[in-house]
Amino acid sequence: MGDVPGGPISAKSYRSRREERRRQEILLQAAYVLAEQGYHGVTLEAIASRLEMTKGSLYYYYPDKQQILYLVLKQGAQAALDYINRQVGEMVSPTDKLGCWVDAHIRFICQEMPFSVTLLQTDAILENVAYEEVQKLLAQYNKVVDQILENGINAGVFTVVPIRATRNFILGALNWIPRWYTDQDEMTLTKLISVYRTHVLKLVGQ
Amino acid sequence: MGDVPGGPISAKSYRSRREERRRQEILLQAAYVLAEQGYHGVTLEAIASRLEMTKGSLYYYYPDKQQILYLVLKQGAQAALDYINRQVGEMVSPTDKLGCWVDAHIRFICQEMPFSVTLLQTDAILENVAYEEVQKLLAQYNKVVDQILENGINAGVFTVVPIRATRNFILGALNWIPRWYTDQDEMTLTKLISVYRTHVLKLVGQ
Amino acid sequence: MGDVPGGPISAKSYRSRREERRRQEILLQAAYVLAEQGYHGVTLEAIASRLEMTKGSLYYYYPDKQQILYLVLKQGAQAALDYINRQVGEMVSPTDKLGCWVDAHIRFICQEMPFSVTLLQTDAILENVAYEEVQKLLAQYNKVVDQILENGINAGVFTVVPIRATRNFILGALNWIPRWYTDQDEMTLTKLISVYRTHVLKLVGQ
Amino acid sequence: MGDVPGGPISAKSYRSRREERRRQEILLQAAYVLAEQGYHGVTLEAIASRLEMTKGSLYYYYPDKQQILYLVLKQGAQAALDYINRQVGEMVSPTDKLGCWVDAHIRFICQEMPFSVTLLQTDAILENVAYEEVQKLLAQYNKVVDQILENGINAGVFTVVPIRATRNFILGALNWIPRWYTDQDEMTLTKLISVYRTHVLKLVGQ
DNA sequence: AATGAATGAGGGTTCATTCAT
DNA sequence: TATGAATGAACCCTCATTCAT
Repeated sequence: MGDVPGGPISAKSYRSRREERRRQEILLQAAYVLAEQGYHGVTLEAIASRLEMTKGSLYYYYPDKQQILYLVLKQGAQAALDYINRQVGEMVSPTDKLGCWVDAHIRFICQEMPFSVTLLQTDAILENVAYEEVQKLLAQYNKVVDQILENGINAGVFTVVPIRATRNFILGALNWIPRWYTDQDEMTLTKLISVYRTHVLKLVGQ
Repeated sequence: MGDVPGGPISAKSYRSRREERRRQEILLQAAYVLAEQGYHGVTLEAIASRLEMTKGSLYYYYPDKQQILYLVLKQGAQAALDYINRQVGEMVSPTDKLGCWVDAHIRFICQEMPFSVTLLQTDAILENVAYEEVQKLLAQYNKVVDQILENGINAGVFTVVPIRATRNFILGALNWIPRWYTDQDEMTLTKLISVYRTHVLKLVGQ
Repeated sequence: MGDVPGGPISAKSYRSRREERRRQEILLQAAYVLAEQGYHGVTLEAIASRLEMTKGSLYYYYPDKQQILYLVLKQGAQAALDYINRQVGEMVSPTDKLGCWVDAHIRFICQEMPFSVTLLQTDAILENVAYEEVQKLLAQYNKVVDQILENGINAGVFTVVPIRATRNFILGALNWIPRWYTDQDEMTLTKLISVYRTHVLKLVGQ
Repeated sequence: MGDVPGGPISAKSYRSRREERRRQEILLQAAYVLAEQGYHGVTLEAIASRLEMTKGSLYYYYPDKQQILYLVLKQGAQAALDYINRQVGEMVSPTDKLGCWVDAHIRFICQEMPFSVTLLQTDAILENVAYEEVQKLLAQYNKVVDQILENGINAGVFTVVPIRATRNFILGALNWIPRWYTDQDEMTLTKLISVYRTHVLKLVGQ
């Protein structure tokens, strides 16, 4: 990361790039396991076997299991935040922004599945002190949505109160999707998004 | 069981009633642990310590951990089904029924908290073959909601399609509440229900 | 129940006779379990359930499990000793005595099954210090057989040495029967005994 | 396994050979415990402590206790079969074969003691479905003995019927040896074998 | 005389973690 | 870098034992 193109690549930097890639790969597979088995169901053995390495080897990259899970969750929250900021940022009107966010959020939790687990965690795990940072990111995420709603209200196009309950209402509706919707569903994802977007806009008064 | 009202209570029935109470208490505490730690996070030790007994003693009442969790989930699903049937059954118009259901559902998951865990568990767990019966009950629950929507549509008062996606949209919105709403929230539960009911009704075209 | 007509029977003696019967019944059922499951496979639960009582009740009759097993083993050894003494005692010639013993021994281990377990125990359990007395009885049993052989030798009708090895040879042959012979076998027990008696007599030179 | 004699030993094969040795050592100690405590008396703790390791470590080598016991029993049956086939195979006359088998069988159960436990276990244990294969090997073993007897009968040198009962008679006599004969016995093993061989041959009419 | 209820030690098993190589 | 090997804590479960009733 950050090597100047054209410059000589030292063994050190080569190694660290390779290592960095490996570290990332570990988080990815850990995210898969986390999504499938839930927080308490994650085992290092499961992660390692997906990487075709032994669980002992994981300790070369990370100090312990907790750290791995922490990074997965943090990275998931960061990715979600970046993703919607990028998508929503291009929109201008509150209506477009909100519709765009619905689209982006659903795509994120349905398509970036492993890391979206952060947004969906059931267990009261995020309350763990060690995960403060994750919570801060999620709070930021919420704030982005709140901002969209607020702008719409101020602009007189949305009529909905109170903001927090409404945001959570919508968030719950969207985050519930992975519980019932699968790739094999007769309804396409595009169709689903269209339905959900309509619902959300109707909700805020559009 | 079989006690004549007002009559003397035999030692036998007294004992079995006491045992029944204990068995129920175990399920209750198990439900708390399940709600707090998630399915894979449940330990017999945790359940036992809440009851101030040793984990070995649990085996006097139930054959194994799986059975305990199964009964918690089944009881939760049954309780939810009974509860909304009782509440909603008294309503006549689709609008009243839907509003009443929103109220009942929220009250159930916020006030009967431990057992409402069944409604909130991830499918991955319920897909377990051992839990078929629980799934059937949950499917029945969904059907009750679908029926309300369908009746409203047929009566021309609701305008919303498709039913399944809409039902899940609403269900997700409601089930998300325990993730963010606590007893200490500045918003009262009554106020919350009022907001959510309004949202749901607006959603279906009222 | 069982009161001797004529004499008054105090409550005490009534109780103790009934109790004695119960104690004996416990040993009998324990013997069955011991025969079926082996020493380490015995559980108080298994014994109690055969008696349709709870395992806690066993402690009214015996101080612990070890004591029950000890008594089963001792009683088995004593019964075997009594049985062959009674049977063999009536015979006169060494040949008749030996033949009679073979018959009696086989019948004992095949028909008095539960208590014959003492003679057959596999595990190195009898070496347990607590079971010294059982070992003494078994040694007496062996001595009876040795005596038969010795008498035959002295009388010039048996030609076999050394006595101990020969006795153990025969004992092993007989004690092995329950390992392969069952009630459903095509060969009748009578036929089996006849074959074995012939073998034994041939062995000692008859 | 597959190492070229005299060639270099790769780290891989070195490791796997070491592991193989360890796995075998576990079976050996398990066999000792099995022989001493009986099937139901075996504990992983007992096996592990003989190896100066913790019981958890056993799971690195074998998936569970049942598998360890299965392998001990199977290996014992296979070893016995191989051993007598090798020994007896070199003999020609039925008399020599039978005498040789007696010698080999006794040596096997007295000198290969731990693994000979298979031959001495109660049927009740081997009837376990998981142990079908062990039973097949033991049946093969019996067939080898039966064949020797049959050949002798057909050749007119043995006069003994019926075969199965006779084989079991002899087998019992031999298998009983470990119950009473120890290394410290005043009679040498060689002397014992000589006595038993004579007995067996006398039995079949020689 | 017997039982319901509970306990605690110990057994089988899993798994995060360590460490020499 | 990575692994083989081992550990020990914690988990589920069984069972002999206790004791108030």
